[in-house]
Amino acid sequence: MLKRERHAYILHQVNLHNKVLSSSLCVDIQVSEDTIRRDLQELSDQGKVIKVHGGALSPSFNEVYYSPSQVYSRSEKKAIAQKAVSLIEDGMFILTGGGSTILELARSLPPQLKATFITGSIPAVLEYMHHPTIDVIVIGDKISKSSKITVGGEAVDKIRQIKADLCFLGVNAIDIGHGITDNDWDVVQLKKAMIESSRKVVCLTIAEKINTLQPIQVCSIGQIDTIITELPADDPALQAYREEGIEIL
Amino acid sequence: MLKRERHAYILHQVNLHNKVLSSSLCVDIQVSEDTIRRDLQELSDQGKVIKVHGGALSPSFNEVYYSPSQVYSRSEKKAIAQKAVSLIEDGMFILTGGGSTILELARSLPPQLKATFITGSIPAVLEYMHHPTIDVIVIGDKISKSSKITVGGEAVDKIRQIKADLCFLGVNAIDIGHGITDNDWDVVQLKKAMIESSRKVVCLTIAEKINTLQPIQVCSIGQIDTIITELPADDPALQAYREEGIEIL
DNA sequence: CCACTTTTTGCCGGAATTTGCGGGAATTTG
DNA sequence: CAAATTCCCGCAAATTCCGGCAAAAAGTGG
Repeated sequence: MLKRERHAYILHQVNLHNKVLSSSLCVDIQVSEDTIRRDLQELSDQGKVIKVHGGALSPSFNEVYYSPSQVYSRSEKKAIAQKAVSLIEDGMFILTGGGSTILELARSLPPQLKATFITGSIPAVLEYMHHPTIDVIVIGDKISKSSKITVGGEAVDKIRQIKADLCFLGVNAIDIGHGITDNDWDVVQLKKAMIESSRKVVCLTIAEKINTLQPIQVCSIGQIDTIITELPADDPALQAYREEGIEIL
Repeated sequence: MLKRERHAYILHQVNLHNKVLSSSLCVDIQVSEDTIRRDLQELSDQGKVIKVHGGALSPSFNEVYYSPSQVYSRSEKKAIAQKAVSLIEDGMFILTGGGSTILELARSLPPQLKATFITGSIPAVLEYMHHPTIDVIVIGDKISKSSKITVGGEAVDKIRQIKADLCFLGVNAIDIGHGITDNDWDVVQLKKAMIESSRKVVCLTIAEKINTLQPIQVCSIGQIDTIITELPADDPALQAYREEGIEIL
């Protein structure tokens, strides 16, 4: 990986997460810590980041502390994203929806990963586009402004023509009896198609949404292969899902 | 392989992958590294790529700090956008490409306008999404990272199925003899399809690009209905185009 | 067809950049 | 305070860059 690429990647990470650790960067980018240190030194000299012992911070981090609730939910989603990343292997075709958890996943992709991401979510496309090596395929159709994803028959048809290795689904509500449910008709049509077009369906959700309901069903529990939450895999809240034979991460 | 061919190949690679390595290029094209280095130097001098130690990066890669105020000759583009807006009427279906001029147009749309915009450009989609009343249709396909638009056969097919009222084309080079020309093969395919699928073709270009050339032809002068520049409509620089029967705004 | 110019290309040697490594200092943490 | 981690400095190896040079290729004009 070229020096400038590393710099761009580091800057991107700093701007997204407000901090980076030298130790995690050097395993992400696969170079020695010295190289990372030199990169951070240069970026620091240019005023692009603030170097601290062990890593670097965003320059805009000065005094601005974001609200505790935001920090809290974000770290949860980050934990989920980390687990999700471990399922991805080079060369995979991966369908994803939108949603903030998916965006966090997009931001956590290791920079040397070579995979193809397929989505109709414009914010997700933006994140994927920043990645140096992954390919992005956009599902086209009419934009739903509220959810910022493409919805409609064309989009559903396109997804049906695909057979992906993985499907990451950000989930609004999940319940042992009713499966995944949601509240937007068009979005549900898309999610259904995505589930049918994937070999493996992975649900990402914060624990807060477990055992909640929405009006429209996306799929039953039986169609889910894996659930990822910020909780440890053996948490009792997930016991019922484990008993259904679903893998918990 | 001819020099021009190499340049086109290199540009294509850069547009697809956002970077090229001198070392991999010289085995791909089967020439010495020195030749590659000279090629990259020339392309860098033309601003087509950014040369770095070990290869080159896409110029858009550097635009991490993409802020509208830093767009090249923005005031001219704003003037162009104002004129272009006057062509749009309620209920129209409008095909647009990407490019900074198109983005300026998207920002200049009057808030009560009710029209349908169709594009494969992700930045353009973002702008259109902010608008309260217009509908946005996204052309799906694989993302070309540097141009940030979807390119490929699917996208071309989709466009062919459409018959739009208007097509706004951001233009890289226009010449009375060679028509509109560009330097990215995939982007040219899209533009060609857009032109064929529109009742009226409108070119947006800053005066600087008039009478310039790029390697690949998009269309001849005869296929253009209207040209919009920041110059007054009767400027002598546009006389030749007026004589071809093209409307000048 | 032949001389002549221009462009392009490959090669060479020295300079510059980048990167990893080791040793010792500095900082953090418990 | 002591252990662990991180930082800093210098060095060496590998890679890449650059300018100049000559051969090959392509274009030119008689």
